[in-house]
Amino acid sequence: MGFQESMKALSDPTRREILKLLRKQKMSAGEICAHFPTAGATVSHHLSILKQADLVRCEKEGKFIYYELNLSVMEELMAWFQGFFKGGNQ
Amino acid sequence: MGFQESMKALSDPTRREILKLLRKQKMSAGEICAHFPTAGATVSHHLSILKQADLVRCEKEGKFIYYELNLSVMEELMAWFQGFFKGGNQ
DNA sequence: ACATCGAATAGATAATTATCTAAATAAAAA
DNA sequence: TTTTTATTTAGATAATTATCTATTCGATGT
Repeated sequence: MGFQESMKALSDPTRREILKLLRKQKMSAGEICAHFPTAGATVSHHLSILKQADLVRCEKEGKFIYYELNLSVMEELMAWFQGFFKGGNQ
Repeated sequence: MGFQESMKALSDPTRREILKLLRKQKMSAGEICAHFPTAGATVSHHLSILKQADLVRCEKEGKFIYYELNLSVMEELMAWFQGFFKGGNQ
């Protein structure tokens, strides 16, 4: 269920925006929240979906929880597109 | 709404499978349906979503409606991923 | 120990989605 | 012209999703 989960995760614009934010640096949940108009709990929910899809990883640092991008899953997704054009995918 | 619509369309496994079928050749709605266990109306619904997202085009030929892949939108999607890695997107 | 701060979880709700059956349309065949 | 075939559309339902507020959890600071 990995690929399907990742595609579903990417199909939401807020979640794509979160991933874009994380390209530059890792950020705490609060910093991420600050970029969106929605309630903190909502962003937290999006983060948990990204985490389940393994698109992000998180680590606790004292009071904060930092999220960072997991590029390797993004690469897998891109590989699917490349395979699509090559006719490769199973 | 083009990009978002396309991503949403791609987030469903049946629809991705339809696109893969269409890589080889254009196919009638009925032929496409034959590859899935779901009701014809359901597949027709998926086709209409793909069409709205401009991922496929269709043309009537007598009794049949043929669907074909629109590669250029797939290319746009792949470009998004490439841009993601380059840090380029908007 | 208690209050505070950052973040997640619980529970509820409204919107969206995938699916079904049945009915409508449109072209072809009889 | 009536019937059959290919496909879509309508209407209904169940499942999933995005969102909210309120509560809980965990760590820090007083």
